[in-house]
Amino acid sequence: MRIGELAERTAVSERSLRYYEKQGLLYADRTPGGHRDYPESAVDRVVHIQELFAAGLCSAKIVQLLPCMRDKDGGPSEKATPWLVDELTDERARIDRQVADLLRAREVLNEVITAATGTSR
Amino acid sequence: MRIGELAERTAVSERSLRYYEKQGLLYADRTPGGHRDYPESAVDRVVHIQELFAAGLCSAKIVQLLPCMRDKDGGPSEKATPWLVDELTDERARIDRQVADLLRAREVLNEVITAATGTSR
DNA sequence: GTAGAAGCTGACACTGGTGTCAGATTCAAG
DNA sequence: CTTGAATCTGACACCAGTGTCAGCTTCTAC
Repeated sequence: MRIGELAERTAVSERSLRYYEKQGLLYADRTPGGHRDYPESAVDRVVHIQELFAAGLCSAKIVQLLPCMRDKDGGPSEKATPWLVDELTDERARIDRQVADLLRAREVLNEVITAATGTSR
Repeated sequence: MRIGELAERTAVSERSLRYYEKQGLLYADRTPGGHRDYPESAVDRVVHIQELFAAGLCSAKIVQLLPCMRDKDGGPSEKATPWLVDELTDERARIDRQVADLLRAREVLNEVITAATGTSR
C-alpha cells in the first residue's frame, strides 16, 4: 500500500512514517519510480510504534525492541539480548515511576476540581 | 534562604528556580543587592511545581492551579474558576489516557523481558 | 579592605518527534 | 500525451524546560 493510505489507516502523518523509516523502525519496498510500497503488516507495526512512543521510549530503543515483540500471528522472531533486557527493565522502572507521578498529580487536580465544584463527579 | 540552599534542598537546579520565577510560579524577596531571598515555604512550593511538571502540565496551567491548591497547613487560598475547572478536567482526562498508554507499553516490555529471561521476575 | 564564594542577567544550545514548505518526480486515469 | 493528484527529498521551525557559559556584581569572612 502507498504512504497516503497507510497514513490514513493509522492516523499517523506521512511525515512521521518517513521519519520512522529513516530511524529504521519501518521498512517499505519501492516502486520502480521510488515510491514507497508498504506490506499489509505495516499497519500493525505503526500501531506498535505509536504505542511505544506514547510511553516515552525513543526510536533507538524501539528499533531494538520491535524484533523481539510477538506480532499478531507469529511468535517473537528474536529473543532479547541480556543487554537489551537490562535496558527494558530500566524503561519499565521509569514507566512505573511516571505512572506514580501521574497518579499523584491526578489526585491534586481532583482535589482542586472537587473543591471548586463541590461535587465528587 | 538563598537560591543555592533552595536548589540543594529541592534537588532542582538554580537555573530552573530562576525560570520558575520568571514564569510566575515562584516568588522571592530580594536583598538590597538584588539576590533572591526565599521564604521557608518555597521548598514545598517547588516540590509541588515539580510534581505537576512531572505530570506534563505546562507553566501556564500550573501558575493558575497553584493558588487553588491547599498547602500543607492552610486550606486553598483561592477557588478555581469554572474555566479553570474545565482546563483541569481536560488535563485529568489526558493524564488518564497517558496512564493507560504507559500501562499498555509496560505490558509489552514485560512480555519481552519475560520471554527472554524465562522467569516471571 | 580584600579575596573567594555565591549570585545576577542574558544568551545560545539541546532534545526528538512532528509540522510545513519548496521544488522536482512519479503515478494513474482520461 | 496530458494533466492533476500523489509522492519524493531536503531543509527549517517548533515546543518548553533545562544545561551551560560569559561577564559582572554582591556577599561574607578574614
